Amino acid sequence: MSQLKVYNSLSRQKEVFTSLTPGHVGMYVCGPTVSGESHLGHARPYITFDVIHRYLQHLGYKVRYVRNITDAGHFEEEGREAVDKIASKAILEKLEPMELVQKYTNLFHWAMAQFNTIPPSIEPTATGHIVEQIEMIKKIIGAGYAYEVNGSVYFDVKKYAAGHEYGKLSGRVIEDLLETTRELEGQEEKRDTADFALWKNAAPEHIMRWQSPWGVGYPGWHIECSAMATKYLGPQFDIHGGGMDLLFPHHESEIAQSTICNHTAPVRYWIHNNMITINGRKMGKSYNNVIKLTELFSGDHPMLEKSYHPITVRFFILQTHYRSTLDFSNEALQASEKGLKRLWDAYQHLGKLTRDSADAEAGDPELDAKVAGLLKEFDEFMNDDFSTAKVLANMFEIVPVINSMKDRIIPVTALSAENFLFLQNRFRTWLEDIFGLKSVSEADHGKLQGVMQLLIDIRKEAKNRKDFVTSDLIRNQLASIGITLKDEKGGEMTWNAE
RNA sequence: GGUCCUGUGGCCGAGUGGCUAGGCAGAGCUCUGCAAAAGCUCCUACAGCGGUUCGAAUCCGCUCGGGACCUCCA
Repeated sequence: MSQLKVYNSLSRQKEVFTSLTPGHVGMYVCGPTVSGESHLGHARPYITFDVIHRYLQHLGYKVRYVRNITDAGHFEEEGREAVDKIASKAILEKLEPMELVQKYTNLFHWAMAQFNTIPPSIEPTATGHIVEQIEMIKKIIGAGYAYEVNGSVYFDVKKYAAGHEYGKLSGRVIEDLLETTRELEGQEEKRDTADFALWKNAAPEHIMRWQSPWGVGYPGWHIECSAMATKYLGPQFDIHGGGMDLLFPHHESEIAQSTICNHTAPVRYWIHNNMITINGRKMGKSYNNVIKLTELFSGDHPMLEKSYHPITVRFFILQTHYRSTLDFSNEALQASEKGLKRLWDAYQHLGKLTRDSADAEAGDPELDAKVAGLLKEFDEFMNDDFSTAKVLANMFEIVPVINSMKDRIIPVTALSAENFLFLQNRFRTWLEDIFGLKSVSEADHGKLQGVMQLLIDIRKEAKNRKDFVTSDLIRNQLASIGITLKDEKGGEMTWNAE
């Protein structure tokens, strides 16, 4: 079998993946900032890395998957003021940051469950690791790569760049960064504009604050990931993932901090997913073009023609390579919806087919070889930097074969017994275990199944009597409430519910 | 302005220099009491202009278009 190759943002090329500790993989993915609701754009990294996580497990690795919750920062919520009203007696009226953080963390977990993602092994919070962050900052100061000004601590990028490659990951040129003349808040404290904060002095109105050696403040944006990754994965680990928009300055800064602290480059493979766009433009807060996940699932948004099932969204994301941009549109999502249904229906039919092993030879050697070849390519494609889109394309090529076997247009024995079992096994493994897809219909409900069986029996009976009025009545009534009855070849009936 | 990515048929999207991905939509046929599915067939595109090559969507150059990052951002 081919070896897994991943595109490493650091080297800008595909590299053969080997883990630091045989049999184990340490993977860190930048998690959500829980000061607001997640939107469609956020779904992409979590689904992408969920599939990578599942695939690594499939390959036999024991994966420690760490994904943080950023719950520290300058948080505000609409309609509530981020002002610490110490003087106010109404404690329940003031913004309680942890309350807000809890609310959006819960919502995030709910959405991730809807997407059928496997929870990370460890989900550390920034607020729970203030001590580790402070320790790390102390080390960096001790090494001479950070300086304190008015209760804030900044990383000395120029000094770091003198002996290290600052900008390697994001393709930045240090001279350019130092020359930036851009006007930004709080820049006057820094020695150079390229320097970044490790610790920030908290203004009196800042509601999230902790005691530190440099006074009351809060951690800089980049330090939490370095501190938590180091704590749970060690000074050096295998994979660090996140969106491409985090390449600079976030990940570049992470490398600098961790390198100074741990005397080694922290990450061996940097993996970055591309953006979801809408009308060709990145979906993001600043563009004011976000569709929240709750809106996507309910259809309650002016840009949505209908609601979309979370699994449809998951499938939509997997139909594109993770390093390409993916443009959202109703048309594209609806195409995915129909495609997924076709694929999943075939998968269900495949599960019901059986192949007698009495005559194990392939009745149609040519078809048998074609199917075997398509199945074999699953590994090759996935090993080639996680080409989920190509694996799915191969599955779609097999769909007509499955449907033809179901309709008895071609016999099940066209495939060898071994290959047939392999086909069943592969579809189950890849669709469910690796891609994490599942049925989008409500047809799994036990009691409903009983009721449907009754209706199907009555309708069959009516059809046998050529009582088409009754049989059509049953089918039409069910159709009007979103249940589709299908007369299969051979007199069987199947059904599907929205 | 700097750095980088990108431009594929009606739409979405794979594409390692030669072997017409795939999905959705559309057309025809078959099956069927009708319907829905399903099967078969058709629709063969690579922004433009040059160049390298026996051969380019794929490599190089230029032009035009779109985007990302440089600032919170998945």
